[in-house]
Amino acid sequence: MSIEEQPIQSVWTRPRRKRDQPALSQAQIVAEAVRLLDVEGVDALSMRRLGTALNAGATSLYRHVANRDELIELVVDEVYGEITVPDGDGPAGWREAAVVGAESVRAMILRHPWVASLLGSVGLSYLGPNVMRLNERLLGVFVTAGFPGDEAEQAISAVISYVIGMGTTEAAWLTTIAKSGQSERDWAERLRPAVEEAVQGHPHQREMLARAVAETDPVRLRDEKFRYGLDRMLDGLEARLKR
Amino acid sequence: MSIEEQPIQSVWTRPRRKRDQPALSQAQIVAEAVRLLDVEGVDALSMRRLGTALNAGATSLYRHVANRDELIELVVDEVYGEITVPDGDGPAGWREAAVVGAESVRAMILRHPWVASLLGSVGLSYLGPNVMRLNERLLGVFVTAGFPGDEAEQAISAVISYVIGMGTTEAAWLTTIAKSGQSERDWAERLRPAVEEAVQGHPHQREMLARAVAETDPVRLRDEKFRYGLDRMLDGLEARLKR
DNA sequence: GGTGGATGCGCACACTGTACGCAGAACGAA
DNA sequence: TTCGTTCTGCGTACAGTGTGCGCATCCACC
Repeated sequence: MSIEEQPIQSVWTRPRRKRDQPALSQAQIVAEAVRLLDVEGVDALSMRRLGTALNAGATSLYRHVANRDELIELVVDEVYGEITVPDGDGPAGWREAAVVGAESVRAMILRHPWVASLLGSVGLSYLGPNVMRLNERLLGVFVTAGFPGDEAEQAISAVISYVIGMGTTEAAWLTTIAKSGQSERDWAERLRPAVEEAVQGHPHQREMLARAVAETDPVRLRDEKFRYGLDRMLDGLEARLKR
Repeated sequence: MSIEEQPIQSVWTRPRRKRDQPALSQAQIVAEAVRLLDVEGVDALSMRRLGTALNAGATSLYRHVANRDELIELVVDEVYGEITVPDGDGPAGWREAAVVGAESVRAMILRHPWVASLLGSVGLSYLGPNVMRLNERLLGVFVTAGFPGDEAEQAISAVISYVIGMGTTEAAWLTTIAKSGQSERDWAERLRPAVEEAVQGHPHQREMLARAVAETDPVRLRDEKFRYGLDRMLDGLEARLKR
């Protein structure tokens, strides 16, 4: 070994005591996985890439995570932790709380569109601590609003299912756009010929397309669409509550 | 070449004219892919396995399908084709049609739980012929019900989003159960300790769990839960229609 | 100084999607 | 009949995947 290759002996170069600051931890791994997923998408998440992103070998991760499936469960619960729901005390406050909570869920999905493709395969996501916390909070809101215990759960499932369904569709759309590297409007423009061909023989959708072409702000359109369905669901729940 | 290895010359042994009946076709490939997905789940779908299931090499499939992603788009549209929606003519017939349609979608998802994990990644599924047909049909129902043209689309999205969201959750649950090889009840039983541990410190969910334990028929429970949210959504839409 | 447990890593295995180029069969034209 | 041309299927190959196994290293404690 030449003299240049010998490790420099100094307090500053000596490796840190590992027990104080282990090089890897489950929390770090999960956080880096989320970052990787956000930046590069769901296909880019491999144990090797995640390992090198953490300056570690791929198999080192297995000391902190049982396998890839478990990592994915952790990652899903992690982003659920970003959701906030207000208390919703006060009269009719439940509805405002539901709106804020629903939009918080949607915002999370749009920030992390890859969750949409994982929700259908992660079976026990509701056991994660963050999901438990979210559910408990929502149950509190709906119970104090006056929903009987067994119905509160159904009501929450209804709202959350709607949000997840709409979010899944939006996320799939946004993911394909992101892969193209274009803006949403440019992408829609480029897609137009194919769409116009597809709507041949479908008069209602042809008319819909004609209306859509006049619109120019796809983001506002999606916002309004989301809000419409949410309002209808909450109308239905409110009517039931006043029955 | 020994005499046993020589091909037997006869009308019956002579290979069929290939142009009349190509050994592989896109429709056959897609149908077999659906079968494979139903039986073995989404992880089992690889080009090689699909090829051998069709008595063909893996790369032969690429003559009829551009790549794996395209195959998945085709497969998703294929199962959308199983959905039926009644006409819904007559007074208030739209609501009955919506219920039947929604339950048809849910049944499809429960028959093919793997779609749930694909819906979040297939961006342009709505361009598929079967999805177009379904949308057109639904639009017809809602427009004749009295929804103005631009609102009909939002209303349909609302209902379908709810169904997809609930279906996704159910499918994820059923997929994990299927992987365990147990019945839904046995699985829930085996999961109970973990759930009881998880609900510590979450009083509402603890109470919910206590109620759930008394119940014995998980299938009926899921059916009712689905129907509850669907009814609330349709209530909200109906109120809007009568406004 | 010794011991025991935790941690990271290199290797290996079976498997994946798919690009490439070849072989044979069917067809239209000469 | 014979010659391209086109279509179809396949074998090989390459880069990349999840992960089981065993080794080397380090820390805390006796």
